Amino acid sequence: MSKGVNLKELSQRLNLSQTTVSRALNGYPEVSAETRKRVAEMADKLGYAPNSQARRLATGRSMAIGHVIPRSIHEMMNPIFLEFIAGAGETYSQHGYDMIISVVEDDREEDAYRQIASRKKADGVIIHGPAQDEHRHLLLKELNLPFVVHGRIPGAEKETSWIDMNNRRAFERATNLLLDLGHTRIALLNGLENMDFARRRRRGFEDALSARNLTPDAALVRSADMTEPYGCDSAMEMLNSDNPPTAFLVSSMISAIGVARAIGQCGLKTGKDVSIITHDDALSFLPNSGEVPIFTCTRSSVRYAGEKAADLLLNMIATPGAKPTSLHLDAELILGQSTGPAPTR
Amino acid sequence: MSKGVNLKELSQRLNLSQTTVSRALNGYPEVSAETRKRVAEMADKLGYAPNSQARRLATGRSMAIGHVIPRSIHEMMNPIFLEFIAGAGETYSQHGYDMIISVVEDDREEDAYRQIASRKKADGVIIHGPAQDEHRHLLLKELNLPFVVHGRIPGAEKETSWIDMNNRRAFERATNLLLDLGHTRIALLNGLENMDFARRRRRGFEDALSARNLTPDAALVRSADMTEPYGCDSAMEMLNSDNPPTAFLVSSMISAIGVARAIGQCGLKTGKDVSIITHDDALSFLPNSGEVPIFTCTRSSVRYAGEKAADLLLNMIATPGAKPTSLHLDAELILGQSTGPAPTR
DNA sequence: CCGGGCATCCAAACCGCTTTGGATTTCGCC
DNA sequence: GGCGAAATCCAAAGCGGTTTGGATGCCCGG
Repeated sequence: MSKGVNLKELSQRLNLSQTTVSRALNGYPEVSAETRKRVAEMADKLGYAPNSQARRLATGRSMAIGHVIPRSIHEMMNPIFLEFIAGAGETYSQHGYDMIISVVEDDREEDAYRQIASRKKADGVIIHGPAQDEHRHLLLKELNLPFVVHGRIPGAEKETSWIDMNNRRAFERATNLLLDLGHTRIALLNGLENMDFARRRRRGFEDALSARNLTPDAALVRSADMTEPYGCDSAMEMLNSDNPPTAFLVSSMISAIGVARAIGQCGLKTGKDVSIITHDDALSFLPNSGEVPIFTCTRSSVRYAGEKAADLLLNMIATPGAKPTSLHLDAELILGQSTGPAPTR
Repeated sequence: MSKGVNLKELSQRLNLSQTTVSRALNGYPEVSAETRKRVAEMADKLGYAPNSQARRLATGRSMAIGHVIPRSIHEMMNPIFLEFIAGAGETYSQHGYDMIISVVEDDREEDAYRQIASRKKADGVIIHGPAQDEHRHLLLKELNLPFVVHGRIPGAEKETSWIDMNNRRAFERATNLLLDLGHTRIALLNGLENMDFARRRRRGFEDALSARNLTPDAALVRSADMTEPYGCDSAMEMLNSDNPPTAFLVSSMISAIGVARAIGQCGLKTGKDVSIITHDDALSFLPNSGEVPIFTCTRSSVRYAGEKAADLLLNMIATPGAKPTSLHLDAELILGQSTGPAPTR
C-alpha cells in the first residue's frame, strides 16, 4: 500500500513471470487458484496498481470517454451540462473508464475531435447539444470514433445512437394542460431555436394550439439563452403589453424563476393571475419537489440521461459492429403551485 | 490527413530515424532546419499525431490534471464547480493538458486519489471545497501528488498552494454597507458551515456587527446548501416572525433569488422594504449585470479563479521543488437595485 | 510404458514514443 | 593538411504493461 511497485518487481517477489502475474490479476483462466490467490495477496501487500498509460498502450484502448465543450457561453456554462456529466461520470467510473473534458475555443471544436481520434485520447465521445445544422456526427463517423448524441440530430435519427427526452410531447401536454385550464393567450419562452430540442418543444406547443384551432401569437414567442433575466425581462414586457398572456410555458426552471419574479413585480400572483409551466431538468441545486412543487412542470432527469448515455456508449465500444440504438425518455407532467384556471375578466 | 500513421512509418517514408523525426517534431535543436521542415511537411501530409498513451508512458508524465468529485449532492451539483472547471479547463488545453474528472461515491474519495497517484493517471489534482476538518491535503502529500486548493485549508495556509477570495472581507464590507444604510436587523443565509468559505463569511459578518457593538441574532442566521427554496423558505419564516429582519445577506445568487421571491410573496418590495446583498460568483447563466444590477452583491469570478488555480498547479508541476504559492482575490462590492435605506417604522 | 491432453507457467515480442550514447560528417582554424 | 568542435543523425534501450507461442510437468487411457 505505498511505494508503487511495477509488474516486474511484483513478479520477481513472487518468483513468477510477468505473464502469469498479469493473467492472475486480470482473471484469465490459465492460472491455478492457489497462484492467483498468492498473487493477489502480494499485489495488495505491495500496493501494486498497473500503470494506466502502459496498459492503455498495450491494449490499444484508452479507457476514457471524451466530452468536448466549446468555450462559448452557450454550452459550458449550462448547469444542465453539469448534471449530465455527473450522471455519465458515475457510469464511467463504475466501468473503469475515465472522463476527459476538453474546453476549447469554438472554432477549434473539430480540431479537438480529430485530436482525440488521432492521438487515441478517448475510445468514444458524447455529442452535446445537437443543433439544427449539425455536422459533428459526420466528422466522427469519418474518424471512426464511437459516439452517442445527447439529443437528436435531425435527419440522422436512424443512423446514430442517441438518448433524448420527448420534447415535443412534453410541451404538447403542457400546452394542453394550460388550454384545459382555459388559457388561450399562452406565451412560449423557448431556448435558442437553433438547438434541436428547442425546435421540438416549439413544435409541441404549436401542435397543441392548432389542434384546437388556435395559432400562436408571434408577440408571445421568444427564444434565447435560458437565463434568469431573460425570463424576467420577457415576461415583464409581455405582461405590460396591451394584450398580455395569462400563462407562460418556459423552457427552463431558471428562466421560470425570472418569470415568477416579473409576475411578482407586476403585483400579480403566480398560479392565480398568471400561470407558469416550466420544463424541469431535475437539477440538484434547483429542487422543485415537495408535496406540491412550486412550479407545475414537465420533468425529466438529465442526470439519468447522462447515466444512460454513458451506458449506451460503453456498449457500443464493447460491441463494435452493433447497430445504433437509442433511448427515448418521456417527461412527467407534474402539477405544482404555478398553474390555475385562466382568470375571467 | 487521415489514416493515422505512427512514428515508425513516418520515419520510414522520410528515410530518417525515429529519433530524428521525434526530435524534429518536438523542437529539439540537434536537427537541421531543412530536415525539420521536411519532417513537418510529411507529418501533416500523412496526418501524423503522436499516440498520447505512448508518449505519456515514455515521458512518465500523464499530461492530465485530476478533479475528484464526490457524488454527494453537496458538491457536484454545484454550478459553481462547473464554472470553476470551465476556467481551469481552458488553461489546461492551452498547455496541452487534459482534464480528467472522477465522480465517485463519497466513501471512495480517498481511493480515487490513491488510484490517480499509483496508476499515474494525473500529474496533479485540485482540491475542491475544503471543509473544516480537511484531510485530503495530508493524503496528497503522502502520495506526493502536486495539488492546489480552491479555497483554504484552515491551519495549512502556509504549507499548501491555494487560491481563494477574501470571504471574510467581502462579507464584512457587505455588512457594513447594510449597517451604513441603517439596517440593524440583518439576516445571514450562509452556505454549509462545515465548509471553510462559509465560516469565513460568517466571521466577516460578525466582525462588522461587533465593530458597531451589535450581536447577531441567532434566529436570523442560517446555514445550508445554497438552493433556491432554502432562500425562499428561510426568508419567509423570518419575515413572518415577530421581529423580522430588514436586510438579508445571502451566500449565493440562487438563494438570493429565493429570498426575493419570498419578499414578493409577502407583498413587500426588494430594495425598498427589505434589502438583499448576495455574493455573486459571476456564473454565466445567472448574469447580474446591466447598468444597475438586480442584486447588490460582492462579486468574484469563480471562472477566473479556475484559470488561476490551473496556472498555479501547472507551475508547481513544472518546477517541482518550488515553495507553495497562493492567490488571494478580493471581491468587488457592487451596488444594485436590491438595497436601500432601512425603512423607518 | 508410452503418447496425447490438460493445466500451468514462461520467454520474448510488441504497443508507439522518448532518450541515451554514440557514429559520422562538416567546418573552422592554426 | 590535420585536428578538435559542432552539427546531424541513428541504433537501441527503455517506459510498463499485454499477449503470442511455446515449454514443462502431470494424469490417464490404451
